[in-house]
Amino acid sequence: MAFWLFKSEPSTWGWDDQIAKGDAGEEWDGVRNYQARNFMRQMAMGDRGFFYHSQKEKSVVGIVEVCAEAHPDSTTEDDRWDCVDIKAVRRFKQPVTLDQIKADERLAEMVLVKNSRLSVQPVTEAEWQVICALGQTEAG
DNA sequence: GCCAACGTTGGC
DNA sequence: GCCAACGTTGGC
Repeated sequence: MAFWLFKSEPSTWGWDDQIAKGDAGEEWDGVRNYQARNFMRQMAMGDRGFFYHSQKEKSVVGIVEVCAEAHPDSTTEDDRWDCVDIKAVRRFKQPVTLDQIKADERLAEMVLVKNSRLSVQPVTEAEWQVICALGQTEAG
């Protein structure tokens, strides 16, 4: 199983919207970046991801699970763009802020720190464990 | 609200 | 195939 991070502006699509979709999940559509798309193509059913709120909040707020592998993005006719579906798994007891992540030397190599603009990113298992611990939330 | 960083587009 | 111009993102 692999680990990922999905970034969204909460005003466009936030954690509460994701929760509202329940176990049916929702397309992670609208990605128009090849790197991000390629990561989504690598995802498998059951992979876990962090849900990150960009802009004002700048925090990891919860855990999601990939519930459909890459398929054409329904929001465009352009067949270059694929996306996966994700569903909410659990909310962090304590959101983990970008400041916390930057302050933690164990997280210094995170893509979130190194390439803040990439909206879908891989996360290592070590980073996964650290952030779940900071979020006071079970990693599994 | 600004600006730096980065990705994409299009002209050559 | 290169590179300048442009648009977008996201942190500050």
